[in-house]
Amino acid sequence: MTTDRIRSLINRLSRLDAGADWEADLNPAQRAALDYLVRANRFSRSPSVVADYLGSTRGTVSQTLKSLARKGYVVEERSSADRRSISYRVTEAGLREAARTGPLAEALAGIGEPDLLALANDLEGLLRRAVRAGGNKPFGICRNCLHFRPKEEGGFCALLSVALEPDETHRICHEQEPA
Amino acid sequence: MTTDRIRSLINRLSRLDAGADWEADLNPAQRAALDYLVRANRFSRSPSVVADYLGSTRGTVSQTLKSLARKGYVVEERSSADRRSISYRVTEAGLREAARTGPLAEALAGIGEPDLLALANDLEGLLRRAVRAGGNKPFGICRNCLHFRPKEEGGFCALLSVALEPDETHRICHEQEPA
DNA sequence: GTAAATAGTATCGAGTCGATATTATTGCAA
DNA sequence: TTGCAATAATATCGACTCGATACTATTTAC
Repeated sequence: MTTDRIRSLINRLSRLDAGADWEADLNPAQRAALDYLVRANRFSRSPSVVADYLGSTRGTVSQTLKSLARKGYVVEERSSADRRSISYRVTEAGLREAARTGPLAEALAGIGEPDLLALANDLEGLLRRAVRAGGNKPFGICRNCLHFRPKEEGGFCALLSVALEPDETHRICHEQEPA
Repeated sequence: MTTDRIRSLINRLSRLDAGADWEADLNPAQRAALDYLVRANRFSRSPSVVADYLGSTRGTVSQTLKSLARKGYVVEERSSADRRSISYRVTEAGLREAARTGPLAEALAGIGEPDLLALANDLEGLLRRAVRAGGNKPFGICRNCLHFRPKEEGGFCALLSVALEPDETHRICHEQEPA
């Protein structure tokens, strides 16, 4: 069956790529969390949200983020508004670590941009379907959201009623609903 | 960058799919090993080879296979030719367990066969590149190997000098070299 | 016939993971 | 306003992965 083949290919690719993580002092879960934090906006960097994104649990992610913090790749930032919640900010060292590449990145580097874009779109469609099938949240880009209102350079979130920096509108948001 | 996007997509898809493993009593590593064993030929089901395939180590895989054996999904078969080596055979229960599907399989089920084939081929090309970049062995299908000689229903392996059952020629071999 | 290579395992420490329980804090309703 | 349920994060438990290292059998090479 072709579906089995694809499942197996995706898992093997991901597993090969994970091999490179260990060479840094990250394990795959830590790497995945760090990658997410780099791309998430300021409303989406708490343990609960990361757990949701990774399909894991708050308990596990809490530990993972604490170990990233011990290594100096992220720092805790407690909110003054809601003192239960914590937001993790990626440090300079964390950004450097996240930028490391493995065999998968090298393989992708050898492919032309048109093919790359086509593949990205196919995978994105597949992800959308898988997210629906699994009942997960979409976690899309702020700018592609139902509640996004463009405004000069940046934008405005009609759900949270906050102004958005230009940079922020390209980040992942846990509240995102595809437009 | 599109390459980052693809890396992230592949990892997230694989992570979403892994969520379904826990619902069975398998973790992702056990699932990956079981999936491999189902598709591997009789020369390729030892701990060392599985470790090679998964990009892991003999020690880890040894434990993983032992835990699959405890759960009754595989059985040890010691070779009489080389008494150091062990081959793991998947049981009926193991086959049933391996056939379980997750959100990724559901998502794939909703896509037409032509698109599926195109995606499978793209991913296969990517895997080939990643394997080269990472210095891993290709682990291809017996039938597509340099040493494969078709013969009536089945075939013959010119490397190992053995006759191959028809079924065997479609399985993964650790000695495979693309023709 | 000894030495080196090979196949598999045991063990260690750090960490993931699901499950469960616990502590703070916030929000709502009577 | 008090009281209680919901929420955010964490602690803890047991099974397991993972890299690293050390160890045992067995085979192969010189």
